[in-house]
Amino acid sequence: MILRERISGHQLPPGSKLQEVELAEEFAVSRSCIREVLGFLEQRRLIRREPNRGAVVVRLEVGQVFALYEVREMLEGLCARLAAEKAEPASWQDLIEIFDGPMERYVEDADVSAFVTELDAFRRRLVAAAANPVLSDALDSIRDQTKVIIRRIIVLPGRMATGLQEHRATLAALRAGDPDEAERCARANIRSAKSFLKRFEAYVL
Amino acid sequence: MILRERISGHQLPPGSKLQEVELAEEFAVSRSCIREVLGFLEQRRLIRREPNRGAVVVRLEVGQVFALYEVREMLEGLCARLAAEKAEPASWQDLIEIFDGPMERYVEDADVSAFVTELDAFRRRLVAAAANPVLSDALDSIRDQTKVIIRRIIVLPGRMATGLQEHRATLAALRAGDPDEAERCARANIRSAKSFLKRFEAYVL
DNA sequence: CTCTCATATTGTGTCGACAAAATTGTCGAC
DNA sequence: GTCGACAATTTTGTCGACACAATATGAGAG
Repeated sequence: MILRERISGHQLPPGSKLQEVELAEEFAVSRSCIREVLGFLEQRRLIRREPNRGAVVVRLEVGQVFALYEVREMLEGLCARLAAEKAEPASWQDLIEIFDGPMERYVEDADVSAFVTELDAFRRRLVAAAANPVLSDALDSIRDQTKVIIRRIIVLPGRMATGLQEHRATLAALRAGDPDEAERCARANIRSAKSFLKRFEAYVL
Repeated sequence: MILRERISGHQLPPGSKLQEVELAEEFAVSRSCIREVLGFLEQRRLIRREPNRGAVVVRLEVGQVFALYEVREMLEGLCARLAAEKAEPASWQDLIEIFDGPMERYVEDADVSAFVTELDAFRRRLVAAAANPVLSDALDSIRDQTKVIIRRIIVLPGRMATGLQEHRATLAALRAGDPDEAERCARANIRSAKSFLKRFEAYVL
């Protein structure tokens, strides 16, 4: 849906009031449909609705962000582990080549958008290889909520280079078919992102 | 909500068709409200809705159950770890006494309902102590989906006694303020439940 | 000029009705 | 007797309208 993108991409800033009639006109549908999607977004914790007072885009509190990252570390770790267990080691070769070649240049050129595009492709492959719909859903939900944070972290000084190294380590473990190491690397990556976040907390949140 | 209980408690068997007008009459509300709650239940994966074809209670496939347990193992482990990190070790004393005394008798008497009542209290305390709303939500969602499975596992021969020992080990780790051990025990407990499930798969699923 | 209370306005919650789609039942042909 | 097509019924999807709650506005008193 369009709204989901708009919110998780922060085209709508936190605290924005989402009025039903307004949205209904914009998308040329009835309020019923709008209310349905608002319910969906509320479940996903992208908006908050108070009875008789309407819906607002959630403002991420510091505590909430770290709570998300605590869970995310676990889930990404499990995802890497399952991917290592279930996928053919050779199937990661193409990604390894991308992360050894082009990605290196994206970091040098500070080409953030190309970097995150490839990164997303890698994540999608991981999730697909893990072949666990429950995990997939949970990660999706968390990713929606942290999308903005992720975008802010990746532009922090040195983060792209660090992240690239960590993803390379994960890929190496996957290539070697080593689930333990894959999990460890994936978790280390999230922990590292968390530490960047903590260090630059004042600038990001 | 009532419907949530009815579905996760399997008063409505899997495959049941949920018709909107029918439910609307039963609860004396409009179809709009029913549709809203159906949307909620769909998000929670308790029902499945196909366009223009209505809603049915989901039938848990074997693969889905193990997918749930893979994620649940992680989350329960994280929950125990956080609880050990954040809560006062002494605060677990009352639970230890319950699990040493009354629970022992419930197992001997095969008093399942009393057993699960105390177990739920323990789980609630764990989640509260972990103080992570994201984790709390994720566990809630998974627990809703696996409620029936849990009820079927716990009556398997020897499961109550085994589970009790495992929970005692977790409590001991919490009492000792040892996050690593708490996580290990909590995960071992879920893995053990999973192995029971695997062994008696034909009788449970 | 400021504070308070009554009123007006705005926006959400709920409802019933209409339209579209799918399922079921019936009739006819082979 | 069975298969297929058409019609009728049932059920969901969408819409506009009404009712209620919350907030904003304005008038009057201190």
